[in-house]
Amino acid sequence: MSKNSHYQLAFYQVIQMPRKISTTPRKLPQQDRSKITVDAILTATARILTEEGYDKASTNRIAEMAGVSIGSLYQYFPNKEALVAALAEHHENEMIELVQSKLNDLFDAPIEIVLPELVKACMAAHAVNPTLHKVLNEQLPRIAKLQQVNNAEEQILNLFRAYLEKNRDRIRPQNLDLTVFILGCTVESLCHEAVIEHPELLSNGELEEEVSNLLLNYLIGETHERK
Amino acid sequence: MSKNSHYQLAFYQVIQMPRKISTTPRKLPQQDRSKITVDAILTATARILTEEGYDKASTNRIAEMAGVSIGSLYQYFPNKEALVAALAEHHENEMIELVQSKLNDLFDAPIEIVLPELVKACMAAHAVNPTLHKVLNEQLPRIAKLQQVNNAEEQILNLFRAYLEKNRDRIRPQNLDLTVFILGCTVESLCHEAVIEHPELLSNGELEEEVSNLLLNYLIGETHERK
DNA sequence: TGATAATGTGAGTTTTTGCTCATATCATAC
DNA sequence: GTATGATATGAGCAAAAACTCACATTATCA
Repeated sequence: MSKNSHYQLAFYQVIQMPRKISTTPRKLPQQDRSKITVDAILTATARILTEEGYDKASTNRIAEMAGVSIGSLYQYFPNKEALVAALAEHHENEMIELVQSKLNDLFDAPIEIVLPELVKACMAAHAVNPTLHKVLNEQLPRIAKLQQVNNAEEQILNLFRAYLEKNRDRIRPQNLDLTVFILGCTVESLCHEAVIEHPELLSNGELEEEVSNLLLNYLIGETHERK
Repeated sequence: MSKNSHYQLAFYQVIQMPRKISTTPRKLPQQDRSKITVDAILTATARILTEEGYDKASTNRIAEMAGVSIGSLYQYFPNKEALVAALAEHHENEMIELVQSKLNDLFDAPIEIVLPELVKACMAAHAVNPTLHKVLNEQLPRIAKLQQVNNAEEQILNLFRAYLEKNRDRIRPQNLDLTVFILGCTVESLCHEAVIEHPELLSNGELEEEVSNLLLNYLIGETHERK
């Protein structure tokens, strides 16, 4: 997509549908100085979000901290949501990549190796910028209406599902949709909560090991029937 | 316990809290009509939050839907946060009670019975008002500055910890702090995500059973050491 | 019945904040 | 050099939303 079409699209949407918010970038930075401007805006957004919280993150405040005028901000981001969404996508990608590459590398390894490594990678991903991740997690649900931020996360789950499929005869649960949901949700929440609320549990490797045990025992353990 | 008494309790705690600026003390509802007013305000708040989202939940809008004037709202709630906090506390209590009573009833039962029942209770708790729970979950972190909303949840975790302590010789993991964290976080997130994002998984009892398997296999399963 | 307290009202004040636009400065191509 | 597009500026607009307050209505009770 050319720069022009981006610009025209944004312009069209602003004129035609003033009620519906668009997260399409208004203009793409071309010269070096504008790239610096955009970068400064995103960095300032992250700083304010993590250090002062979402409520203090007004666009005027962000522009001030970035050292640019409020007008410049709106030249590259059509609205506040687009700004936050851009930051979120960048951060999400940073996290996802850590997990995805690990899973790709170990696709042919046995479960006993893959799961512990996956847990470790997930912890590392959540440790990239825990505070930012927390703020974004709290605020994104309201923003991500037209957004496909979680697209990448879905990709990981699909990859994980493929891995389970390949090892289907070595695991107990056979409803893979359910299994992927349970394991994915469990790992995600444990990493998230551990990093945010219980950093003291991260000092030694005990947490990672126990989470691995949790997942492994589930996959290769026995059933506990209820009557 | 009636709705009214619930609300009064929540309200009492809100106005008892230390406030920064000297504001005119809000009145406690005394006559029946004012109790009806307070109830209507809280009900309207819940409705707007669930049906239209947090952004639409302005105090004027809430008062309008409650059929009372905006002035009445501010006679019983010093500010918007107090209103949302009162509603959240009420909802939280409703959920907590389901789990807590179950855990109390089954305190002397064996693990194989307790865990599945606990999972079921937790699912039921999350099903009370999933949409409201989701909205509150998204917005509360920004509100709960001076709040101790999660106090009740901590109570449950303590109770669960006591239960594990009692059954210490029957479970594998011996670091109970870690175990309580892992199991609590896992159950909470699975119930939450299942009810909110994957209601299709709730049709049959398979999810509950698999979650129970996850927890049981962890508690009484073997260790998977890594070298 | 009348006095007093409790409750209800809503127009209006205040503050915040997202965002625009007319204008100015800088970079680049010819 | 100058023309043209890219970039930067920030005062100020418009809308929304929290909250007040002077006054009206209703309940309680001697």
